[in-house]
Amino acid sequence: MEKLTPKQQRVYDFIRDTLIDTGAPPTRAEIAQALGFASANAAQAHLRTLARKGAIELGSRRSRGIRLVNNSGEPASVDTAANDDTDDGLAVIGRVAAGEPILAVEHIERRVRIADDVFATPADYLLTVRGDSMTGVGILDGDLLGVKTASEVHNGQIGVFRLGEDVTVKRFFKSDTGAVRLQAENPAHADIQVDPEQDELVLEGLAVGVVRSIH
Amino acid sequence: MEKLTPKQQRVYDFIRDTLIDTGAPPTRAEIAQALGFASANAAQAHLRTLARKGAIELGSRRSRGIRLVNNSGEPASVDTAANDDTDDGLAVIGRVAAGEPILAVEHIERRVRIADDVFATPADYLLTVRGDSMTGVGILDGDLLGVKTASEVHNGQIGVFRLGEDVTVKRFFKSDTGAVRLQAENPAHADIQVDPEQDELVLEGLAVGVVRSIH
DNA sequence: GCCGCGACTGGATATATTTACAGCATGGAA
DNA sequence: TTCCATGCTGTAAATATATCCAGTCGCGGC
Repeated sequence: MEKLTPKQQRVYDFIRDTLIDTGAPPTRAEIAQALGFASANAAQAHLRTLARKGAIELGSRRSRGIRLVNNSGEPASVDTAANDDTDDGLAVIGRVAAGEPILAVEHIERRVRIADDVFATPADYLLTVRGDSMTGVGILDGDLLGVKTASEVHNGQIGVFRLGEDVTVKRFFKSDTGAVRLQAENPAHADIQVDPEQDELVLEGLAVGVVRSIH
Repeated sequence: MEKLTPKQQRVYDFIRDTLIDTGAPPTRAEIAQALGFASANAAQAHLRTLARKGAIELGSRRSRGIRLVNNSGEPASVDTAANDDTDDGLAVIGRVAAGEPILAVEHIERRVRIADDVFATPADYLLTVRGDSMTGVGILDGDLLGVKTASEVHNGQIGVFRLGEDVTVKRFFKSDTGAVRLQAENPAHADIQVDPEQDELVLEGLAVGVVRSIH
């Protein structure tokens, strides 16, 4: 994907935030208003550029026909403040493979009303965990994982990572040599060794909580 | 959530599928076409019904303004006697002294705002888990356990039991002979054998959910 | 029978939304 | 200097959408 300019990144981030907040992509007018443009056409121009660069896909003559193409090179968490509407709870935005990494599509499945103060660190959204690689720390298949977007992760923290096409939950470790190890918390699963120079590793966020419904 | 008719369920499913396929909810016309209606108004009527039943939320005059709410199934309970005061969240119960009712006001440590529909079965209160006897099923020391008061427990269900002076979380099994076994989900812990004739075993409630904050 | 509810058809209308066209300004590259 | 990408304003037209109104049909309860 071609690199985005700061302005274009803000447009992209707003689309993402709107998806999470409202369940649907924004219109040109909504983008213009949010970014302070007087004309919706400014937003239209940005969208064309984003589409040309491969960051999004546009549906022709389709209202709110904007799709995020996976793999935002940057963690995009510059202005998480955009996420503060709170009143309706958290969006469940997809599935995370916590085992053999499975393809994760970014979309909103539903919303769950969990207040900001339930987790020590407020979550920005929830992901449905798939797989059993983190059962050792009580994160089971089907659990909802509270995720807070972040731009950095410290040794030993549990984070949500994107490795190429896959999204996975693992415990993060980085050695002095720069090698990264994504550690599973289940003896049946091997750790994942990553060379940040070679592999495309993106931090999607930090795990801040778990919610499970017992049937 | 009120129960949906088969037709209504098909509409709901289509909304979900469209969300997954295109990244945005469908329009009335798209719903009508997909389900074979000649008029978009048929879809509109269905949407109104779904909204009334709480399955979705509709945005006014907003294109594709459809949000899935939470399909976790069961209607909110009617008899939430334990939920005495304000709907300001669930009470977190701390240490319970021997012989005292678990729901006594003095045991309430704080309140956590978790909506009724977060767990498939709404919880009446939250209990702070002590010990690691249930780590095998992802219930860890320090977790908040959602508990629903109940008068009976079936084989295999996880419940909160009072055994004399102690309150414990275990999986329940009753044999044909009437002997009760409270099973730990951790190899390091032995099961507890109970003779209901002899021992004082009280069911405080059923485990309906888990909430954990990751630091 | 009468009524409410679930499931529709058909048509009309007010908005919402996309998109094209015409410009303007800036800054870097050829 | 000219060309081109970025980043905008403003207006207008063409569509896409939501929503209202007026009916129809069948079914189960009162």
